[in-house]
Amino acid sequence: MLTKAERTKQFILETAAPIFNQKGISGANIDDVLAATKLTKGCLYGHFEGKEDLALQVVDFMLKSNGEKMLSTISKGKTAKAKVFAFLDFYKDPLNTYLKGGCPIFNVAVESDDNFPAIKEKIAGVIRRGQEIFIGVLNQGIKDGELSDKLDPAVYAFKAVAAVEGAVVMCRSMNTAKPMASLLKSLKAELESYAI
Amino acid sequence: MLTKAERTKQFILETAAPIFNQKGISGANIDDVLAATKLTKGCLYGHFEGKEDLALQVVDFMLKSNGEKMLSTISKGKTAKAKVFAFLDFYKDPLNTYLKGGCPIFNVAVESDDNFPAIKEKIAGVIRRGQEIFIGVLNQGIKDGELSDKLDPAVYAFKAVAAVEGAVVMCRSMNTAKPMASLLKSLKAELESYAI
DNA sequence: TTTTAATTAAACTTTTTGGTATATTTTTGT
DNA sequence: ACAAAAATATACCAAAAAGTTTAATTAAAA
Repeated sequence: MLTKAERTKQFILETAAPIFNQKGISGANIDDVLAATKLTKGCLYGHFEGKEDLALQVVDFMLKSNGEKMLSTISKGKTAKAKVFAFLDFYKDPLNTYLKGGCPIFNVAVESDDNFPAIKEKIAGVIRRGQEIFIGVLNQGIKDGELSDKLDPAVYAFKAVAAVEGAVVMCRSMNTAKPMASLLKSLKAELESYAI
Repeated sequence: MLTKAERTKQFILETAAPIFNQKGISGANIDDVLAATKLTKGCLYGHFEGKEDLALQVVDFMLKSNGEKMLSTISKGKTAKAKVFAFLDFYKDPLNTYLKGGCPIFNVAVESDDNFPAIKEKIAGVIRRGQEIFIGVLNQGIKDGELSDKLDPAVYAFKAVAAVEGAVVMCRSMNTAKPMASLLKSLKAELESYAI
């Protein structure tokens, strides 16, 4: 069982995550977190060295949660095609993301780009590992004779992720999930065209 | 000819744009702008009411510049296919965008999402108008017998923009332009498959 | 049931940031 | 050349935000 301190720290991270995801690292402030957690400064500073430390651990927490959710989602698919479809469907409701404020990977990627090199590197790693997994799934599909070897796994993996992530931002801005639905259909059809 | 005041204001907007594009609206501060322009507070506050006003006008400036650049780029293409290819090639060097810090539309879209409703609406308008133009180009191509009517203009337009914008963020984070090159190839091939 | 760890409450300091005021100097348009 | 406009220099103010401190209190593990 977790100690009280560990539970409190976890609670802070969980509560701060949507705040940082929505307001960004620069836009979020300690008082927001204190108000949301109803904890006191003394308590918060007992668990984190300062805002920078908190921001870093919140980012880690968001990336970890996201990764776990993603993995469990695609692992529900048995075939390569099913795994990819499950991945795509993960994005079907961009206005109502499981973590408030859209995809944390992308939000943090945009903000960290020119401002937080350490965090930027972390994001780059997450994207790279995600691509590797995606490519691995497609390669397995080809090996299993499920997909044609005319499919270029690296190209499709990058295209799918870029499109779907870009679509989240566009849909959220325009406040409509409609274009996402047809994008997912199109990406599925594109993969389907390589099915054997 | 522009008056001195107008030129100064323009100069401030031009100088502030990359700062806001890189650091974000929340991350950028007045002193950054003063240091970059080497102007004094008195001067800056003579041209703008405050940070909010400055941020808003900087965003307008970035969107206007971007729109003009985009339009002049695609207008160089004569056929629908050439216009779309010109659009896609606009994104071929994501690490070195004409405005430092990546695509301002996307950067502002992400930050404004949960924080600046007025700016968010502006971005939504820009995206919508961009889609309309893109769809118009494709429809013209179909009408001219250049493209098959099996192509769904709305679907391709959204997919292309989402993919290319998502790719900018991913490439910048990973610090490589390589995946963008193959994405552009893939998107071009996809359009090409509807060519008559 | 202690005693150790965690949390609160509240006051306080420092830093950053946005914004103001004004007298002076420099430009500029006519 | 001159009046008006623009920009500077400098000092200052206020608010927000980050971070510190400490004594008192509460909760949890041994």
